[in-house]
Amino acid sequence: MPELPEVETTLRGIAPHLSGRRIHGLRVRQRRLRYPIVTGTEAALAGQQIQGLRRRGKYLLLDLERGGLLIHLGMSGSLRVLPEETPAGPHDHVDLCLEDHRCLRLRDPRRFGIFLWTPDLLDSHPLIRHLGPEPLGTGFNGAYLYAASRGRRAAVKTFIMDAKLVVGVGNIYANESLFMAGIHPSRPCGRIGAARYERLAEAIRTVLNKAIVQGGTTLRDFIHEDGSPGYFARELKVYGLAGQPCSSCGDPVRQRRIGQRSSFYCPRCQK
DNA sequence: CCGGACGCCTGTCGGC
DNA sequence: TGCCGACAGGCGTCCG
Repeated sequence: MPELPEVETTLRGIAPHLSGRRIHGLRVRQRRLRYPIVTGTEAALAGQQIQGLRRRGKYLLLDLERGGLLIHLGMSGSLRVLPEETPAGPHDHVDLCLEDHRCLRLRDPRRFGIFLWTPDLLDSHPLIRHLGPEPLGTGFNGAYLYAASRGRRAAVKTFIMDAKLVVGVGNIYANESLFMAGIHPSRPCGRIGAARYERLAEAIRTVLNKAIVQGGTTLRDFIHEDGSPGYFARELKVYGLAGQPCSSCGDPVRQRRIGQRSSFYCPRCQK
């Protein structure tokens, strides 16, 4: 999916079009997403003003007058801002229509995404409450990773992809961060020292920030609110590059499965 | 508590 | 050419 940089890019793209605007209505073409869009969501949203937009991990949060809207892009979701009469494609499941005759349109072929209104505070929602710290915020550093990993045996790649530990790091950026830090993805997380965790925390921040600057990574489905792609795919060092020479040493990049996810690494540069 | 496997969906690609 | 399995950016849930 959309990992943190793609969600952040989406937030920056849509926020100017939505912030302070009033919701005119909701058009739902497909209710069956990760969680069904319950009947009554339309009525709950109609007429509400969007007070502000935020990102928490890979979730987009729209604060409303009553409660809030929680949006997740799953594996294949994207959001566009369009004139509301723009014909919808086969996977355009939801339009959040505004009073200016434009709409926020959710496209999500695989339907792992979430579009959920809650009358309560967004931060206390069960999907949000237990999330770990933001990797680009305070409270995330090498000492935190080191302390949290003591006594655990999971592969470090699985470890940093756990949203209860730190949010926003998905499969692409986990692979890229571990390459930048020179750490083998299958190394048990509890057997990595404090100094290497400092390198890893720094690598995660650097990779995510660079990806945001490039507007995220477009592999297949992800596009910006205006339909344009992100360009970080050009800067990937290992993800999707099995058999290609490592940009650092020239040895072929290797691919294997770790925790049911494809993993890419250089066996010579990552120990 | 932890770690691993599974399922939710559709589209695409490689092999036979 | 067609079919079939594997795989794809996530993550909640279940089980041992």
